[in-house]
Amino acid sequence: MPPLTNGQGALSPRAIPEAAVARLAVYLRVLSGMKEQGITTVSSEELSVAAGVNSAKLRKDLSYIGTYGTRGVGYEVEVLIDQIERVLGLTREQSVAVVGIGNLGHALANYGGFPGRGFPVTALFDVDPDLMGVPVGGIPVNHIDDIASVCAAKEITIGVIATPPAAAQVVCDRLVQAGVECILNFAPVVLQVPETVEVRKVDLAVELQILSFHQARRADSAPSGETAPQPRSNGRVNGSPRHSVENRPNGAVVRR
Amino acid sequence: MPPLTNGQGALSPRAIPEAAVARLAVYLRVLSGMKEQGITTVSSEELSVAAGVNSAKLRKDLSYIGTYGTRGVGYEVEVLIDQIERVLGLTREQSVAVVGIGNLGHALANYGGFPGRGFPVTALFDVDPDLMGVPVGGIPVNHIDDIASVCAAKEITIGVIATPPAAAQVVCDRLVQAGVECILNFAPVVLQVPETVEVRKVDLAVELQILSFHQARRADSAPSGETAPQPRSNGRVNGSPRHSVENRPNGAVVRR
DNA sequence: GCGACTTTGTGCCTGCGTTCACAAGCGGCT
DNA sequence: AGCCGCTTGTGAACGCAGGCACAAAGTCGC
Repeated sequence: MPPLTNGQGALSPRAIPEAAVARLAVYLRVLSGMKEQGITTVSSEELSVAAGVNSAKLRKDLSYIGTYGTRGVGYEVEVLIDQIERVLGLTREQSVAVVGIGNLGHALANYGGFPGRGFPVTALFDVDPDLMGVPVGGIPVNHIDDIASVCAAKEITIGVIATPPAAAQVVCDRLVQAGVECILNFAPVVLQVPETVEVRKVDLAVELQILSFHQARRADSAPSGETAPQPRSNGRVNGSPRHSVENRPNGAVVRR
Repeated sequence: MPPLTNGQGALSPRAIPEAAVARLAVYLRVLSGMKEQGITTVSSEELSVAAGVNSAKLRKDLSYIGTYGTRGVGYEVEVLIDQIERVLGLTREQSVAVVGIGNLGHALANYGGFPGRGFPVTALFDVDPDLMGVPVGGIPVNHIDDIASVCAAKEITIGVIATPPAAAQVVCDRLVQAGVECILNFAPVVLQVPETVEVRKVDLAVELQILSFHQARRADSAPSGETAPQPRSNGRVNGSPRHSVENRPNGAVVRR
């Protein structure tokens, strides 16, 4: 591979693949759990099992952020935590605003400290006048018309859209105008944003439909009893007792 | 590539890539919206713009489910809807159970009819005795110990885990024992399941951390004013009025 | 102090997913 | 009836991500 001219300029950190970033977040959580248990050192094998990935992949992911392992020993849990937090930008806290205080908005507002802290929800918005002032999860609800001033005052960097679909694009536009460049969208809508803005979406219906697809597949390939709730012999037929775990496309783990 | 021996047997439908399945769900939603607007025919270009993807990718995705387009014309909206629903297994309704009736559980229980229907939440579970019997979103809450019998009676095919992290694995095991083979996990935990079970996870913290990562990146590459809330000239400087839209890794769309 | 063992970091290969580009096919216009 | 233009469907190229396997490097025991 030639010296990696990643377009970005020259001194850009390293260009970490998106997929690796997502996994780093998972590693971070697992590591936090280990730290609480008093574990100070971990090998790539152990960590990979706990995170449900291949150990080679894990090592490659970690190599993107630097060289912090000790050969023959493993990684120091705290060092890894610090470094991943650094790369993910968790050193400076990001303030989160939630727009749309329905059921989901409530849930998000009460989420409070996330595991491993770092994302305080500090502003809530809605259009319903009845909600104004009433604090939800300790945070007062503001009217969406005040979004610009409130976001500026509270230095909001992440906006969460939890509105009905019809309102999502308008809300998104307002967030962008207020200077928010990171948006997490729960509304089942394809948002249009300027290219400076980063959007991630969480789409419940899509997730369920994907599950439905696999369910249908299963039903097709084994057309016998359908929902017949067999007592589940469940096998646990342990053929090869080597690695008790195997990777899954989605990061879940197969228990054998 | 040899004639594609996909292990699955022989008569398996086609082997649709996972990524394509996720997009099909999005197309379905967009198409439903179009149908409501009275649109009967759509070209791959139009649909791809609405769905925020490349038109070639859209056509390839659709080609996985069959050949339903008319060259020189486009696709018939209704036909496409029917076919995508068929492939995603939405013809037979899937009953959903939600476990963990906290804030998120409430939100999910009230989600009710999803856009394009198909996923009725018909059972709720929790450990808290105070919740028993009290209906949430019209559905009574059952104790988690009754999970097997209730799931069997209501023919639950999809289980949603909305519990605290510590309880997630136990709940998952119980769902699996009850015969549920599709699980949507909101708890920040890597679940272990038998290989017959399909798990998808929605991880709020990970999503936020990915956004944080990009935010950090941005701040690094442009180290001037930081959160300085510039009034945002925001341009909307529409230089080239050709395609007003461009693809984004995440399915969001860039407005120019 | 040295050797053997353990574990990291990574080069290379393989496979999947995305994109391009074009031939095939269909409708409408003349 | 024949031609023209539009749109689909897909073969082929490309690039990225995943996984294997091994050399490098460090520790522990003797």
